[in-house]
Amino acid sequence: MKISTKGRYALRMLLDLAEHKNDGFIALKDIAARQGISKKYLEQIIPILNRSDVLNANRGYQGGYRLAKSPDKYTVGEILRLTEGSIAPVACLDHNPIECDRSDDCLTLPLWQGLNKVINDYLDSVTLQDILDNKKEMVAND
Amino acid sequence: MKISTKGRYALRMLLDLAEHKNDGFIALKDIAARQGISKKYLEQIIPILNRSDVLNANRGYQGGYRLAKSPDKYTVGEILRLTEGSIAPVACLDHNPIECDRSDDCLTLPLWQGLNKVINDYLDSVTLQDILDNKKEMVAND
DNA sequence: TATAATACTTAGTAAATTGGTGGGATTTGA
DNA sequence: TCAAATCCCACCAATTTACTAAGTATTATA
Repeated sequence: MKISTKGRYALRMLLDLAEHKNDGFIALKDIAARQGISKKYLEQIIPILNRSDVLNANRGYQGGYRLAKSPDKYTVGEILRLTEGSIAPVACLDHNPIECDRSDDCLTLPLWQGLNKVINDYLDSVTLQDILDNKKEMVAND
Repeated sequence: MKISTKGRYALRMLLDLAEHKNDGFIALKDIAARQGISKKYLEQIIPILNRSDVLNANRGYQGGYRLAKSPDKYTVGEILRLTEGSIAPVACLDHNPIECDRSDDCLTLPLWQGLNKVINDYLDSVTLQDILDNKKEMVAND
């Protein structure tokens, strides 16, 4: 049940861009250096976000990336759904679900649907700005 | 972010035992046949549960397994934590956390702690009996 | 007491996934 | 034109996943 580096790095990359949102286009080299992540690997993650209008890119000299919207307009849920492919805890709840001949009388399906819902509800309730603000509400009280 | 077959099969195995809790010791062969799971693979999952007094075993002729407690005494959370090793969404929240030299100023740590909490809270709120009863409350209302 | 059914143990393994690296082509401001 | 940057495609090693194989140990029953 782990979030992969793809999702985690994407999040850190966008948070880095959010922290430097007034500095124009930010080169991947700088993000990689600040975050201690391989630039080559980030190059692989970027296109996923770029295709979905999450960020703007400028090629060539002095090029780089910047957020397409303000940080409070991104939820963690949408970022992770893009980069992880699916965050559903079982394959039968993926966007393109795998066939399951047992689904008709699957005792555990409601359990997974419930789990899927609490996960997505939580991740959709947190924005990039919330993380930057270190919002206390992010961790529910005991 | 997937629950592995280990956890899912363990759950189905225990649910099968719960449904036949008045039939004495149940042979793995029968569970495997009913659930359509390789008996050989289940043999690998069983010891994890056996070690933790989740179920009782009888060896030899007419042997098999039965639940150690009544189905309402098992939460899905404890079963998955046993079989999955850890259900934490990031390695730094595992029971034996990996070292992370960035934890001091990790912006995303509160996010993962919050996610970890909603996942565990939900899974600890559902018992085997709830699943057998097909409790509607398992899936939160919109 | 022999037998057959069962749990238990250890090892191996093919396929998929993860987490990258390498080499270059393309674009663009200076 | 040059250098800095994005973009693109292929490759790869290690790990994990989901099993399978082959046997040993135990025990009720005939």
